[in-house]
Amino acid sequence: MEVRTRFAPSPTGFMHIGNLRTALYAYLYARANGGKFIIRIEDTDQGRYVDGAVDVIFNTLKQAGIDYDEGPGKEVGGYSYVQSERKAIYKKYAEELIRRGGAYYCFCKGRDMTDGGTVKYDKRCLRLSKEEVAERLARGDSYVVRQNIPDTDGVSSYTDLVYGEISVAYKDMEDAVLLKSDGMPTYNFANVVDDHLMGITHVIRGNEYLSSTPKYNLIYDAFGWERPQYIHLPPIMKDKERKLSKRYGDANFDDFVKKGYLPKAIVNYIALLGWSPKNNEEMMSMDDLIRLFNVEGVNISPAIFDEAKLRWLNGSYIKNMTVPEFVEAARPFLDASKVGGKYDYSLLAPLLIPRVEVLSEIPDLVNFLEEFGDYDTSIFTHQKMKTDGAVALTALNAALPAIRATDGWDMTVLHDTLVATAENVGLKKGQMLWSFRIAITGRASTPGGATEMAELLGKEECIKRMEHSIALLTR
RNA sequence: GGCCCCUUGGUCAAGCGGUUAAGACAUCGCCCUUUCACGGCGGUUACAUGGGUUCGAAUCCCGUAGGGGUCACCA
Repeated sequence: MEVRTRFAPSPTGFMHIGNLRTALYAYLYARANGGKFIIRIEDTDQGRYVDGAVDVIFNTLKQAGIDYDEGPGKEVGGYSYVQSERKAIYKKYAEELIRRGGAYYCFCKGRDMTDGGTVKYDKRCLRLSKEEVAERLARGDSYVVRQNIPDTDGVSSYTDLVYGEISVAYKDMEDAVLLKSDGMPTYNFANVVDDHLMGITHVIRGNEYLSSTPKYNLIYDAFGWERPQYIHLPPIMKDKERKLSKRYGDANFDDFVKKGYLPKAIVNYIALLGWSPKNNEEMMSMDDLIRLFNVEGVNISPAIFDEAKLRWLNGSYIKNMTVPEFVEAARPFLDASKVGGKYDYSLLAPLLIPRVEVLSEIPDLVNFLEEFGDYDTSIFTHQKMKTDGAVALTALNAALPAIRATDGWDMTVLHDTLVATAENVGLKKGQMLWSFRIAITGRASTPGGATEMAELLGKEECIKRMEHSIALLTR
């Protein structure tokens, strides 16, 4: 039988990392088994609808490299994949479920329907006579449809593919509302009906549904439908006790992209949060993930999101980029920096590639190219290099005329010139290069060595900066 | 509180009755080196806890503690 999985988000805002991971696993499971991946929009709560939220979902999936076989825009089944457009279907099935004894009409209002101190609904409307129900319906009384949980000692169990056997006693379940008074189904009902109608074979979702799944299974049973397999996923945590959620604002896919994380790295990282491949590989493309994904590798306990590791992974992806690839990815960040448009980005790229972990670090790394003024001359002092202000001054005074006299301007020429000058004034090569580099950049650390920086800046700018530095040192 | 679930280093995570308890990130140290990085090498750090079962338990069972989830006309 063909595997069919689905991702069924409700359009209530942004796509956060936890949702994305659920989508990813559902997608991988389908692809790994040669099945179909379906997208369904769960917008039955009219009060929570957020404009544009559906676009966010699709944009995110697209960026993440997750494609789908059926869903909005790909109505293969000949029906809508948006729940609000399926209202009539749920009503029809709710009525059938009532006929089958799996549900009943309830006319109770709000909280007064509860029995004294107990929170659990007391099934009082189940005891209404057929006539009375018909009469109230005919009268147009507002109603909901409730699931009829057996009033016996039984238990409902199922075997989750990652958590194993889960059992919940009937007495611990409540007659949940299946159809709301506005005619919309609740998740409890819409999910079961849609998953069945859409032929979903494996339900993959967060483990907050672990203990309510037996209830859903009872609905499948009442309809005489085959129950799907379940794959519940542990949550992704912000820390030991807090779940990563959009409420904390920092868990949205878009935010990570804006910060300079590559979608591929994000996908790779979240694939690893809650799952690991047999061979323990860490850097995996989508194709690798599809090839390696298996339920056995899915973890059972919560995973804390570790941005440090994401950074490392992102850096690894950057290191694997070619210069053109890097320039393309880094362009927005380069454009936004002080060097924006003023340098040949492909000259900057080789310097940046091994040094950047997150693209947003780029401006800080390159701004000195356009930014130069007074700086703290104590940075000339370096123990290992045996330099200080005095050494630097000697070095620079000797280097300035030599630099002025250079014929040609490339790293080799610069290197030879500086080394020869150092020898002339009795300085070590390192003393010269360290002093020179700081003099032309005003920084203790730079994304490249002295000659690389000089080549980038050009002769004139170098001379200007050397003069300025000499002035600073003699001040 | 009832019910369901979880518990290997700071973090991710191998392990599925017998291992010197992998690997990765982070961290620390060394090497390389014209700075910073990259890279290379090495170190520190873990089976929540108490009982069983067993010749033998991180692995199986029970309790305890801690944590999460759920108990909506939200999903």
